Amino acid sequence: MNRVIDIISRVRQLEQQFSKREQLVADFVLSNLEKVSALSQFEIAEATGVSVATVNRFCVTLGCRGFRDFKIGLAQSVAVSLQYLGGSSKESSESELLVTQVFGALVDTLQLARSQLDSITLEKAIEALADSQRIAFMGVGGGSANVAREGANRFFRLGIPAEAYADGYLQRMLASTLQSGDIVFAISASGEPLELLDSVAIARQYGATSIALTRVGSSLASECHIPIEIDIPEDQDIYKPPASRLVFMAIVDVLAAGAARKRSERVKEYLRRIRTSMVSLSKDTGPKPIGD
Amino acid sequence: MNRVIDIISRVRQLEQQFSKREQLVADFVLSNLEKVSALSQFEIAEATGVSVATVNRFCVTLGCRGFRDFKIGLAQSVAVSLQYLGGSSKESSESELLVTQVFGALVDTLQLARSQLDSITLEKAIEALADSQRIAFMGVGGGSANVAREGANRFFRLGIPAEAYADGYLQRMLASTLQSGDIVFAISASGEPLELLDSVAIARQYGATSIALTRVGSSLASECHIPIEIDIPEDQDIYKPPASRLVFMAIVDVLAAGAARKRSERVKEYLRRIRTSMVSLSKDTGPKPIGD
DNA sequence: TTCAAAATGTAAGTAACTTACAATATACTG
DNA sequence: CAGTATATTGTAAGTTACTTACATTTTGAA
Repeated sequence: MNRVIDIISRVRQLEQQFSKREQLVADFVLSNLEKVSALSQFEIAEATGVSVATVNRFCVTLGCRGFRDFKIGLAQSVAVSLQYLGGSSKESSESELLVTQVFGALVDTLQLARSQLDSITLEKAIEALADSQRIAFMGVGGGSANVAREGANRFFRLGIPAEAYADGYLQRMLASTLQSGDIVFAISASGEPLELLDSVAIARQYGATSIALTRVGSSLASECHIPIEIDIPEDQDIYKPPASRLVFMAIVDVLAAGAARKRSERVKEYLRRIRTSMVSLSKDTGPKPIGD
Repeated sequence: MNRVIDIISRVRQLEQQFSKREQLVADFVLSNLEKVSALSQFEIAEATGVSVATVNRFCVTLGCRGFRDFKIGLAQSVAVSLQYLGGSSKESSESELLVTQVFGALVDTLQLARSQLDSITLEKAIEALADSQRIAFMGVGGGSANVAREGANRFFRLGIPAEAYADGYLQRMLASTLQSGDIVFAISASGEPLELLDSVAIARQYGATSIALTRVGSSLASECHIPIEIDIPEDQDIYKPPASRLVFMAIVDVLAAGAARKRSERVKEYLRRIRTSMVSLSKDTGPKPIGD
């Protein structure tokens, strides 16, 4: 996707492979990521005690045409990196660091997921969902169960009957009531929960189309007609809630937006009704967001 | 937060306020966002039929010191903007555009929220949550109700009794059972639902500490001890689920991560137990993610 | 220790940005 | 409508800063 060399990665990659003086420049760059793009070659040379030509050579070593390209590339690299999202200051408070970590992990995970999503599969899923008579969302475990619930929350608004139960027994019972024209939508990060696999098999037996949002190559992916497969590495920070479940919700949102656009005239009417029905429930004195 | 002018926004903001020739430059920039940083002033001038001095003036009009600063700023702005996240190609399929819109709106909204979050308030909330005996999460309407449910899903894992009910009557009843040392955590994008305001008032009356995640200056914000206030403009695309509810969940994740770290020894044990309890439920043959 | 290759600095050459001033265009007033 | 003041614009000189060539220094191997 990116034609642009990721300058920061490249500097880190070549760490300790630079010549003596170039390594001084590299160290300076890594220690002053946000400032460097605003400095001239001369200023960097002065700060590091090398010549301006060495600064230029450092840029060429990195694969840039010269210092000008290096500055642009670095500015971009800093801008997109988590470090930039992390803000400037060494004076970050504890909560600012937390925000950085949680939000940054989410942004990274969104980008990772985006690079894995297969557009043909997404389009098949959107088509199937837009045309369905009924959708049964299923997920087990706190995170996936809530993604399923959010799925139902998004799709009922399109005028499609959409249900989600977190209880495996109820899911199995729900699956038994599905038929051709209906969809069973199974959500699981691992793709291996037995209860979920059983429920999907039951629904398929009765003619339902099955969609999965799950891990690449999992049993659930194998079992479903339309598998949306992404691999998200497990987060090593056990104290931080995993970003993957929010990414799963964002993917469900993509499907909901796609299906809404395919049924747009009908959907507009349902959205209008929903909004109308909500007006009297708030202490509302003007044009304010009233949820959705 | 950002010292850097967001060049793209600024160009758009001044659209039709530029002088005749500067407007030509603005149009060129907006039509060639990813290429401009690699062009010289002369090349831009040639492409637009203006002088190099006009190109420089255009940059000064934007608030930059000159073209050099403009180029760096634009490179950064392009890098972080939705358009960059959207990738290069005009050949994007329909589903790729959907992914871009949904994911991009989420990234934008995360950044907006981040700039509004008050770290002192966050730290107070984290402290209160980490020390609480019990947390009652409350939200009404599909989105907020699910944020509340996710809140409970994150906090029970820390060994704190955490409950969420979506039904306004049950919320009122739950609120009546709270006492000093407990927390009522109210979640509402608008901050005005009457049922929620009532339940919070009831819980406060019985000594509970109240935390709100809501809109700036809303009734709910006024009523709570610790109001986490952010304003997220309503999305004009009615067919796309609003990013705000995912951002609310990310904020709850920040609080959960902060509280987890404050209780880390106890939490580690609970997390270990939870993971152990889940092992037999999957068709599991190796070290794979098993949800969380 | 010597020699060859690599690294480095200095300074000249070049590109490109910035600024000043003259020319042109536009807007306002009588 | 004409004249005037102000704003916009282009041209070219001035300046900055990057790039390149070549001489010097450093490093590593024999």
